[in-house]
Amino acid sequence: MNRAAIHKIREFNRFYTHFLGLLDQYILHSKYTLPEVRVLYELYHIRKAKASDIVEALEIDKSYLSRMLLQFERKNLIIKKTSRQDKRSVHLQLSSLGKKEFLTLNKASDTHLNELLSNMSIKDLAQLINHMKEIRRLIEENKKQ
Amino acid sequence: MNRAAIHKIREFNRFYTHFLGLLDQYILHSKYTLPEVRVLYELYHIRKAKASDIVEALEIDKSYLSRMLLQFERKNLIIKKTSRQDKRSVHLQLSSLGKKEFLTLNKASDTHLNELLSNMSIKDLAQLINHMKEIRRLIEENKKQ
DNA sequence: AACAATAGTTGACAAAATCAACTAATCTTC
DNA sequence: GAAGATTAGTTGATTTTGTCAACTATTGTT
Repeated sequence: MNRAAIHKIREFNRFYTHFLGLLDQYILHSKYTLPEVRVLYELYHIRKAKASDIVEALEIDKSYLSRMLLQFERKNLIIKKTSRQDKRSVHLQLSSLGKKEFLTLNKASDTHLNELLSNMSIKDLAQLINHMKEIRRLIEENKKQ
Repeated sequence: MNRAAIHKIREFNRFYTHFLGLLDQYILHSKYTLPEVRVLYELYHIRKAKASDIVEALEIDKSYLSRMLLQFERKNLIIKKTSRQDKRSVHLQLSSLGKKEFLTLNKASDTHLNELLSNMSIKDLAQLINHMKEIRRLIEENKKQ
């Protein structure tokens, strides 16, 4: 074990956790909680998601999700349909209102991130993104083995 | 606003949030919660911390912290002393048991991270750390302005 | 001295998350 | 194709986590 390396990585993790925390703050001022936003994100991106897909993707409790979806339904954000193939499972879809809400949140998130990085030059921004890409590559390549 | 760049950064953020989540899982199997571990971390590193220092550093509610510290006191993890200079404020210090507990947790965290990266070559590890350093630099430099 | 501000505690409560038991449907195996 | 096991999602009960406001004691301000 490379102690010094591990230490530096954990230091970065603390730094980045804090940065992510700053980013999430915009959600505190929104109508939704962080888990709710994550679920909306999944619903928007995984079209025709089943509840179990969300549970798996976000690693949240199925009862927790079930209640969250009930709220969403009451607010007309989603449409629930029992699957024809398997009547136990439920197909979930954002309603047009749901999509609108998600896009609004998404936009706010973009804007907020943009503000945090507003002073960064094009060049620095390109570098930042490249470092991120490399980090992801290094971690993912390693995981596969 | 550079849409494509923002999008890539947020994509990385999701990826890294998940990675951090994996790292935090070891805590779920420990005797402490994530906020508790964070407080222990601060107490270990900010010697002679006041409660208000922790509140500020971690941006948690003072009542929440107050109760957490009460738990720690009951478990003999910390020593609380009212300050001489200001009898309203409290000096906090990890007891030897508290230090021991923190170091155990810290070790477990190191080990867990090490496992996640176990297959990574020395070279890749060095690269990873360099990318992290650069990300931090780019973000911090930008913030100052 | 009178009033405002601050550090931390306490009570009451709300939000977030978990656990176990349950229903209905489907899959497995004989 | 019936019996038993498994799975998807719901519901009830509860715990954990976090917040808000009111309060005490002390210190700072004028």
